[in-house]
Amino acid sequence: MGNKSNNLLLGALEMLVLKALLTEDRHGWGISKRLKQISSGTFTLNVGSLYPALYRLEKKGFVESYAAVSEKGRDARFYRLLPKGKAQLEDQTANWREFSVAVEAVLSSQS
Amino acid sequence: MGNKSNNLLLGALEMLVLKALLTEDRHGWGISKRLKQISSGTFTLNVGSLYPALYRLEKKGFVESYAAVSEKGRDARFYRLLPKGKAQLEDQTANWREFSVAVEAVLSSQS
DNA sequence: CACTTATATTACGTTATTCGAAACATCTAA
DNA sequence: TTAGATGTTTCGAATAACGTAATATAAGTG
Repeated sequence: MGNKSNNLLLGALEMLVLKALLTEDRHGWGISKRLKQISSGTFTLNVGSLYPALYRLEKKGFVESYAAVSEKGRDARFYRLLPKGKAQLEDQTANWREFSVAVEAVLSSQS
Repeated sequence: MGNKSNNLLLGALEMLVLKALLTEDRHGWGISKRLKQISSGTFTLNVGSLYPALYRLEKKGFVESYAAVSEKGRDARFYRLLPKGKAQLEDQTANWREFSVAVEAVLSSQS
């Protein structure tokens, strides 16, 4: 990742990437732009984190990739979310929410 | 960590530990119980994660430890939050919140 | 024309955290 | 006496994320 103070993203990166692919196929660069935009700049993905995450997701059967030409006319590798990846996204999302509720409960606890 | 589906905790553990020490000194075991309780069971800390985290925090000057007898009459190592650790807790809390807001923005985005 | 910026990907080694597990010790309760 | 609760230490393995560098081409600017 790479928001100023670093590694809270751990484990959430793959979930965010999957989410970025939910509505349409995107290439790595496009995923990066998309997440940056939706998070209002909080997420500025490091290429050294993003692409390896994509390879892992493909290896696990959550996404598949294909070569195509980008909107800007460049060669790019697009990723498509597969059913297994969609299920994974749902799992991770539910899990993330449970987790963040628990963290917030701790952070806001008195005494 | 060790909630059923694992490692979203990454990076947040130290923050949670610091928070557990905000109101009173505790020993490792007590921190574990405390976090489990407040999170309604979501956080069941792995000792192999917790104690190393404590050592790191002490090394960084965020906490200091001392030997004392626990409520149950056992020898234990208590940890006290230091001013530097309190400042760190505040930083990490603000950061966590920014981060989780951004994650939620991505997860709930349409289109 | 030369240069920079934007687009896009690959690859590498390092660092750090977390996990799981095992081992040790003592006290209390069944 | 056996198990369970309390409490700590330490190890190796796995893995994710980081920073960085290299590569390539297109478009725009001076």
